[in-house]
Amino acid sequence: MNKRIADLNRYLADKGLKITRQREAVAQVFFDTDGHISAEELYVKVSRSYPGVGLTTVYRTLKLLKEAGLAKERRFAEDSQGVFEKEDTARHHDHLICIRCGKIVEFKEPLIEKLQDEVAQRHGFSVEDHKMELYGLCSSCRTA
Amino acid sequence: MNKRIADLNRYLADKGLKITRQREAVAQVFFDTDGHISAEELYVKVSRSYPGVGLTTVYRTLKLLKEAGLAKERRFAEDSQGVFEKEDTARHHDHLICIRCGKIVEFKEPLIEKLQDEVAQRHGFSVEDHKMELYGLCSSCRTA
DNA sequence: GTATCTGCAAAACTTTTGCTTATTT
DNA sequence: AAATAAGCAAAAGTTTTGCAGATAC
Repeated sequence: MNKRIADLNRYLADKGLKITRQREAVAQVFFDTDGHISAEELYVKVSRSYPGVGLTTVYRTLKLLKEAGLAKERRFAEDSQGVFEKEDTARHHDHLICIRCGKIVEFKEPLIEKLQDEVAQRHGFSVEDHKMELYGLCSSCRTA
Repeated sequence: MNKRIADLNRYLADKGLKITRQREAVAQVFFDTDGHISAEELYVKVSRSYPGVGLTTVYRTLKLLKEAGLAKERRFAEDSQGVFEKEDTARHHDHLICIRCGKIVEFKEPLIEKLQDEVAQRHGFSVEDHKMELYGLCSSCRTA
């Protein structure tokens, strides 16, 4: 059940880097988080379970997770902070973003992915990854 | 031919804001720019034609352009700076990006847009705009 | 004449870096 | 024992804000 932690540790070992309590703590809390989380938010969350881990370490660990292909960073225009999400969930899901309240909903739509492949093929491309963001108004903002 | 400047001026007048040399300079250079540009880059570019315009004013004018619906801000994960592009070119087209050679192909796929609307509706959202980027290999990079 | 603007310097934020001590291997 | 990591504080980079003088209406 800690496959991802194992993946990270393998990556670290490979590179001659060390497995530390702090790295495991940050990674564990990160992997237990669904959706996006900023470095700052992750820091707060980690601090609850493992006090004494510094913000710097959170940043540095997130960087490692990105290098290891386990995390992905995104930046939304509305937000000054970058956010991170698990790479495997990042891979095939997209975002609905409310332009009024900023609410973000994740969704998956296999049909869209199929169409993306078709369009790409028509242009001679193979698709490795994609990013899609839909901007609009969520139900509460629409009725308000 | 300066339709967009006129649009901006109308917006300013409407809001009781003033049309100034600096705002026109920033807007003009921005509208003459294709693709994305950061505030800093725009500042440098503006300074060449209209020296003495401050970076602060560039930021403030870009903010106005966004409010007026004439500019759009984006942030890419790789970059710490936000970038801006003209709203009308940003609208309703999507990008195929080759991850090896960087080639970018623009395309439109009405069927995908229709699906986007459906998905959004399912989550209670209305769609005002969208952004989609497909990353893969173009034909020449695939065969190479 | 009054309200808005500009540009500067300073502040606010997010992220990175240098350094000393601590930990992992 | 040698090398890497952690945490702090400080720096760096981007964007915003306060303010005094300037400009548009």
